[in-house]
Amino acid sequence: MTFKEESTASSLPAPAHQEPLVRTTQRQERVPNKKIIRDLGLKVTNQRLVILEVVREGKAHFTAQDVFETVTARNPEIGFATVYRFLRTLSEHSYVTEVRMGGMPARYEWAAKKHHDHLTCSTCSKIVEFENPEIERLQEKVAKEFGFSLTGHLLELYGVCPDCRRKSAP
Amino acid sequence: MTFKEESTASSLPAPAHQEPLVRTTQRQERVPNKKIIRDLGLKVTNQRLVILEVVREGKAHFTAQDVFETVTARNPEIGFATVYRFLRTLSEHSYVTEVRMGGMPARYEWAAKKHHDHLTCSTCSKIVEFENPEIERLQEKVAKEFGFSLTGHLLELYGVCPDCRRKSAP
DNA sequence: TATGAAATTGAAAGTCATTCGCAACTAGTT
DNA sequence: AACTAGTTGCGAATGACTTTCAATTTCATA
Repeated sequence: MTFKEESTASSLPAPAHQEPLVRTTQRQERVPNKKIIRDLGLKVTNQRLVILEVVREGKAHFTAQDVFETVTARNPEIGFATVYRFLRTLSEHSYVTEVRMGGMPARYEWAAKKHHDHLTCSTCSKIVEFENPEIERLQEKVAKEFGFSLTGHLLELYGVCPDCRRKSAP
Repeated sequence: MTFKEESTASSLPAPAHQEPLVRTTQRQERVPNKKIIRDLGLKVTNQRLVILEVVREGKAHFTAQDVFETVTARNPEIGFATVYRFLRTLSEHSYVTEVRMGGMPARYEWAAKKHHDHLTCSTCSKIVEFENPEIERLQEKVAKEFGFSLTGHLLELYGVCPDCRRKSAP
């Protein structure tokens, strides 16, 4: 079981702005943003680069609004339609995963990480990521039992986190 | 593992209209709609009675729009605000469960049945209900592991149903 | 069974996240 | 540099609810 906790701070940390310069000698640890855009068959525009930077370097879970605000802080010329459009494209091509729940805005996350599900605190909205192969296996089993070929799933657990339990029990 | 399949027919079957008369001798198999409304601390109005009948006797899964259409076919005077309002109240008091997914309208179902999750065909939208205690138990375990007290969960599996698999594989 | 305060209703207006239409604007090929 | 198809920002549109409010109805009490 792996996990990663995350605070609920409202703004995204400012990611480093520059793409690695061609001439630097620093190691290229990951796929460059330009390559991602080209691989999608899209033109490389400044807005898409900025959105990608924010998405990849900001906090793990974000809404389109989060991205829009961070992006416009850097370049006020970018409209939210562009943010929504590009996030949709990214999610259609599995670069980000999109979770839409309730009447709330969709939450996204960069998907280049291992699959996981979420445990959300219904009091403070803190999100804990977890991964449980056993549950995954059982899901496959259920699908098979009904003759379905499983293509995806949504598993979100809701509860009260340790901090909030402590606060509410004096 | 239990299950119940359901067709995707677009309209709700017309439920019998009358409340059991006081004088009939027929067995009272379930909580009367009037009692439900009173238990909620609400006034018994005709619109709430009609909505309850439709919800309890129509098909298992429905949207607010489904209910609104069936209800207005019976009594055109009922507005959709009333339907939405009452469905929300019912769901707040756990008489119906509400699942909101994607940008789609919320789906409801009468909750007086045993807990279950859903396996949905992403091609034809057929819904299969299933219940898997082992998965439930693992969810509790995950929550405990992170110190959360589990209050609820959402588990939806997506796949392609046997019918659709057959059709797509010639 | 009258009465009236409080709850409820329908219609219309308001929200809110997201999407669309389109003229102006670019990236990237030629 | 010119061309052209892909992109963009803006504002308007959409769709699913939600709220507002004046008119109506319920139901405890007289």
